[in-house]
Amino acid sequence: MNTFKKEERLCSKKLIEELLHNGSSFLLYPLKVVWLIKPANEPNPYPTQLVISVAKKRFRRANKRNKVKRLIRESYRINKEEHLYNFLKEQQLTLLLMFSYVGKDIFTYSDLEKKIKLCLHRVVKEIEKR
RNA sequence: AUUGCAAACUGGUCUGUCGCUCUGAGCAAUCAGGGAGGAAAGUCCGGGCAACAUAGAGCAUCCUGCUUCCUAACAGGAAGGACCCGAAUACUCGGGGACAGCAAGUGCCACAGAAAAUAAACCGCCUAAUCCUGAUAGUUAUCAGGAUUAGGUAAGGGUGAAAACGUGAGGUAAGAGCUCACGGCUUUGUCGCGUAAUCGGCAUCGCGGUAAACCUCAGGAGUUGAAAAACCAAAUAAACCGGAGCUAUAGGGCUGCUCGCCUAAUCCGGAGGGUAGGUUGAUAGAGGUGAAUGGUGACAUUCAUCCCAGAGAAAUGACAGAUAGUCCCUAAACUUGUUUCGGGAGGAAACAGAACCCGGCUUACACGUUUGCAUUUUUU
RNA sequence: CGGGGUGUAGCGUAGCCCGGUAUCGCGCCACAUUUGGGAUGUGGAGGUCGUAGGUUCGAAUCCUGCCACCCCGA
Repeated sequence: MNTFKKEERLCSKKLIEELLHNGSSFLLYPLKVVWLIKPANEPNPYPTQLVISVAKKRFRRANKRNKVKRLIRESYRINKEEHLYNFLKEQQLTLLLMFSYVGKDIFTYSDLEKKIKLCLHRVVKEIEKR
């Protein structure tokens, strides 16, 4: 189930605005994470919608921005089921999530995967606190 | 052979696992097939396409600027000409690029310098008048020098990026393209070669530079861009406030102005309400590849063959392995620096990611290959 | 995607149209003033005019190509 299809991406402008205005956030270099919980009305195979953002100011060339986005997407795709989805399905929640890359250098895949795992763990912890 | 610089070419192939996107098949699960570039980049030109009236006239504005050709078109390309630079110094070879017109008019040319452009007189040179000094004769004459005034002069002088075209002769009080001869650049006419630019001959006219100064001449450009535009669906407020207009001389019709044309009772602004979904445009084309023919060439024509991304907050990725080119080691062969056998290293790397589509230009670029130039070393 | 603009001393600016000498303020340095500092006064230093070419005798200025930054339309 290591997929990343259209239903898992957050495209609606309204939801993105809601996430940015009301969401909680933390910084875990080189990523800034913004998240917002919403109650699940009906059972959904994809309980999370994700935005990946890389600023043009950090990476002027489009191919570098694409490279970073692909690395984030790949590591999220591999790890989300184990570290995030199981927890959310137990709690009957849906989550809006945003990864914003604020680093100045491009990480290698193995390094970035570790960071993504840490981010997912921390999101779970923060939700448990509430 | 080594190293460096410049230009051109090239910008790997294959397999597995997990994924993304499009197309087709299927009720579905799923299966099959396609999936970035030479610059996709910068957005500097040109065109297609679309709307605005069928895009029409004049002015303004902007662009281009040797000739002929290629092209859908171009500020692009090809061939040629003249000019400049370098090498050679007889022939020639290589490189360069905004190369119409200062002889239409206007402007500008700092500092220095006499003067920077209808010429002008600082020194100098020459003429005349007056005065002074000296010499000779001797009491007003001659000669020499100096001063002042009036005029002539661009030969000589220093300055400067540039000094009124250069050299020689005549001419003159002294001089001057003032005149003549030769020469340089240039205008116009004419003759000859060439499609033409241009080149050569003859006659004629002129002589500082600057048009990437204003400008003149010739040619060209209507404006706005796919967020253009067409259609479907959903929704709302034909209401409210302020201004213009009252059947045309207003306003509006995506244009800087005028004319002309069309429209027709509405138009502009403010505050506010609603919706922000889909389809087409949009991927078979000035298409690619190969061959033949024509042409010096850019290119064109014909035939054959192929279908090769089409997303929409935006796909082509991650991991692992093999392999070509490349390098190293060992052995053998001979043509003595190449080939072959075996083993090893390294191996998706640089610049960079389609957003309506094409043709160019510009810029970026690892490894490797080719060519040219330079450097160092070795052998002959 | 389309359109427009700006790069000048450590900082903020003038000069560019119409070519010749780069200006002003703050800051910096030295001196004077003060017991000392501040303020004030006098003097001084500091510039590849973003970068690479071209036109010109001569370029911050004119022309062309790049680089960086900013703004606007939606």
